[in-house]
Amino acid sequence: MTGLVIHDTLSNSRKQLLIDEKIRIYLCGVTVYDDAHIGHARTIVIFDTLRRFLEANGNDVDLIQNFTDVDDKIIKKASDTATSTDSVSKKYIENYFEEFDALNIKRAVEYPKATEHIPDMISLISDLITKKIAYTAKNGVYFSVSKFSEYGKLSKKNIEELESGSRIEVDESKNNPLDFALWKFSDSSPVWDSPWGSGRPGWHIECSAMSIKYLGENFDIHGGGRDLIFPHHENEIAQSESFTGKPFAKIWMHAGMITINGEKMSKSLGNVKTVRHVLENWGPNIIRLFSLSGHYSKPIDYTEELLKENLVKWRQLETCYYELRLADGIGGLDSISSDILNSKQKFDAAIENDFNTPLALTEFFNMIKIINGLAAEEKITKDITGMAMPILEYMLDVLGLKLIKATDDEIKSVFELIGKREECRKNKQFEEADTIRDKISDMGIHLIDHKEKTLWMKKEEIKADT
RNA sequence: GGUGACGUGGCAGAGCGGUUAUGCGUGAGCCUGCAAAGCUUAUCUAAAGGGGUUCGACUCCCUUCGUCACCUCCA
Repeated sequence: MTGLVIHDTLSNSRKQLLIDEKIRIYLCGVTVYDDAHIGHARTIVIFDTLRRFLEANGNDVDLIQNFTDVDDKIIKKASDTATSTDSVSKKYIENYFEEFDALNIKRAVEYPKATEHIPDMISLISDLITKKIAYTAKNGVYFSVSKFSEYGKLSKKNIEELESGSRIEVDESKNNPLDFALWKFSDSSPVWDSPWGSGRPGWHIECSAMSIKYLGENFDIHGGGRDLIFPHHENEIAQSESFTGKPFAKIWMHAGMITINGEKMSKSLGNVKTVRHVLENWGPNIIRLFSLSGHYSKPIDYTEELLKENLVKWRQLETCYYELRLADGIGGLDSISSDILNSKQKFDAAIENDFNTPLALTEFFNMIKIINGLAAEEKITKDITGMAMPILEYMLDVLGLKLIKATDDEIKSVFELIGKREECRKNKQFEEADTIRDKISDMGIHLIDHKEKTLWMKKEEIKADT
C-alpha cells in the first residue's frame, strides 16, 4: 500500500504520501517546563495513530519527536523553584513518558533534545553566516528574513504586512524586526560556547538541526499543532532551505487545537486540562477516541458531553470484544463476513483520505454494532470470531485502544462465581445470586446474562469527571 | 488592521452538484427473576442571511453577518 493522501499546509493542497523504503516523520514535541495538557495529547495521538496505521499496513516508519529543553520558560521555572534547568526538564520529560506511555503512544524512534545537539546547531548557524544569510548583532546571531525570498510561504504572510502589524518589541540591534534569533548571547546558565560568544540557541534552530540529522534534508511529513505554523515552522523552513538549498519537508501536517467553550486552551486563559487529570478521570481510551472524533485539522471542544458520548461507545466496544472472545457457538458465517470486510475496507479508505478519523470511527463502530446485534441474538460462532477478531484487533491497534484484560486468577474465580450464581438462580435464591453478582462487580467484572449462558467482561473503570 | 479557516438537525460530525451519512440524546419495545450491558425500532428531514451559476446546490461563485486561529511563547 498505500494511497494515503494528506493535506499539505505549504501547498494548500492534498498530497499523496510517496513511500520508499521508509516513511520519515518529524513531530514537533513539547517544551518541558510544565505539565502536558490535553491539547498536546491530541496532537500526539493524531501522529501516533497515523504512524500506527502506516505500520499496521507494513510500512517502516521513522518517527522523530523532539524535546525542547532549553528555553526562557524553563529558565524561569528553574529560578522560580530554585532548581536547575536540567532538573526542571528532567522532571517533565519523566512525566511526559509516564503520561504518554499510559496513553498508549508508541515510542518514537528517537526523542532528540536540544541541549544534546548544540554542535549540530552551531554548524548550521555557521553555514548560514558564511552564506551571509545570518549575521551577528549585539544580542545574538540572527537570521535575516530578507535573504530568504520565500519567507512567509507556509503561513501565507507577506513580509511587509508582518512588519507593519508587528507587535514585537523592536530590538534596535536587529536589521529587521522580523529577523529571529539563531543564537542568544548570555553569560548565565544554561550556556554554551560558540564561535560568536557564549549563549544558548534560539528556539527554531533545534528542529532544523535535529530533523536534518535524523531524517535527512528532505523527509516525508513534518507535523505539529496549527499554532506552530507561524513563526516556528515558517522559520524552520527558512533556516533549513537556506542551509540545504533543497525543499524541506514534503508534507506539512498540522493538528487543530483543543478548545474550551470555543476558545483555545491556554495558560493565560486558565482553562488548561492536564493530561494527568484527564487520564485519571477518563482513561487513555476515551482520550484517544475523543482526540480522533473530529478531523485532525479542525478544533475540538473539550466538553463533558463529548467525553461521555465516547464513553458510551467505549462500552459498546468492550461488549463487542468479549462477545467475540467468549463465543463458542457452532455455525457458519452468514453474510456477516462481507459486512465486516466491508467495514475494514471503508475504515482504511477513510484514513487514507486525508486521515479522516471521524469517518473511520463511524465505520469502526458500525462494525461493532453489527457484531453486537448478532451477539444479542446469540448468533456469534467460533467461525465468526475467527474472521472478525483479527479485523477488530487490527482496528484497535491502529487506533491505539487497549482493553483491560482480566488476569488468569480473576478468570478462574469469575468462572467459579458464575457457576455458583447459576445454581442460586436455578433454585430461585435471587438474593444470594445478586450478592455474588455484586462480588464479581467489585472485581471490575461485569456480567452479561444471555438466555443460555452468562458472559463476563472486565470493564475499564472510568470516573467520568471533567 | 492583515492572513487563514470555518458556519450542517437538541448536541457531535462526514461525504457528495441530483440518492437516508453516521453517532449521541430522546420515545417505545426486546432480553432478564430483577438489573446491568447489549439489541431492535421510531424520532428530528438540517444546511447562518442574501444574491448568482446550473435542468438541479448543503455541495461551485459573489456578498453580508457571525465564530475561531495566527500575526507574541504556544501542540
